[in-house]
Amino acid sequence: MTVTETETTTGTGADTCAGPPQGDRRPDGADKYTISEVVALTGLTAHTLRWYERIGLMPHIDRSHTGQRRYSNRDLDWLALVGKLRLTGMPVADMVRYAELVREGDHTYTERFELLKQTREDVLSRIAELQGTLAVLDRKIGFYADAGRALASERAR
Amino acid sequence: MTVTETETTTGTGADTCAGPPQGDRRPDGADKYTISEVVALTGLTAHTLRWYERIGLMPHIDRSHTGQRRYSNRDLDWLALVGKLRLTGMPVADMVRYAELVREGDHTYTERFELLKQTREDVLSRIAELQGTLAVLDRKIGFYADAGRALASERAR
DNA sequence: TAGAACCCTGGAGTGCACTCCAAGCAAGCG
DNA sequence: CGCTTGCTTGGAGTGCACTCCAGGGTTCTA
Repeated sequence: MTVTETETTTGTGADTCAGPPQGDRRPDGADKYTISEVVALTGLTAHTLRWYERIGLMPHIDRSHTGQRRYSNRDLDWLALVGKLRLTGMPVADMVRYAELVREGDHTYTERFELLKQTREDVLSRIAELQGTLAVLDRKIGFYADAGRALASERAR
Repeated sequence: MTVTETETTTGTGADTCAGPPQGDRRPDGADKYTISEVVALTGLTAHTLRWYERIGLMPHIDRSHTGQRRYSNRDLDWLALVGKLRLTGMPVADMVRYAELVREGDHTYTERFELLKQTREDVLSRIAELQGTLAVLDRKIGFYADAGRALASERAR
């Protein structure tokens, strides 16, 4: 059996909870997107897409007969994952590491698994941090609201 | 009445949920910390503390008779808030803006209130984003776990 | 009172994640 | 055919948030 990143393609499993709508996908087999279409679909800039490729964060993208990039649905899936990981604050270098593991094939299975689990832990603690911050903000906002009411009743006198 | 940032000092209100222990505070009135003590208490570097001051993110810190910085409990409170805001991803420039509002006094009350409420909204949506990411990670981790079981049972055969 | 450890300043340097540029090829349209 | 728009490349530039340095003064401990 083969453990690759195909599970997110439209055939194998529903792409549950993929943030923004990001419909407008062409059916698999007819999935050839120019870079500007991917820009529209992902919100990234063309610069960034090319840069991702240069640093090894993207696999080598198909090219048209004249050398222009033609992205596939699978590439879009990968970009969606990268987008998710990016907003956890994961450094690009770590994502490149993960991409390398995927390229290297089956025998990196365990390492990928561990990396994902570690990332999951990181996300959980980030959420906890943010909830701590939320508590501080709420306390402060409550203070300002009280002060506001006091000022208002002062004015009313 | 005066709306300043005194509410977090030890006198006025319990400092609920201030992340790490950060005890080791001296009582108000005897609260004079050298920069290296603040480094130990906050985890920031001395460079960063001086830089915060230069860019206006800190009020002007008291100095000893020879010009060395002497931080107060209130300064530590402010740094704790800054730390919280920092890990929401708020840009330093925005925190400087907030610090300016505090320095400008009462008449910036409403603007500060709005800024805090906006920040609260930002934190909430960041948490939501992270939970979306968590769902993606869990799906992926589930996939890897299944693949792992499949591999294991293959080997068992 | 000597030496180590700490603190001061302005300004330069670093690492990250883009972001842009120039110069040139390619594709579609009137 | 000419024009506009889009895509290509390597390399340079940008903005942010630190991070460090040189060269000097200060404070603590033996």
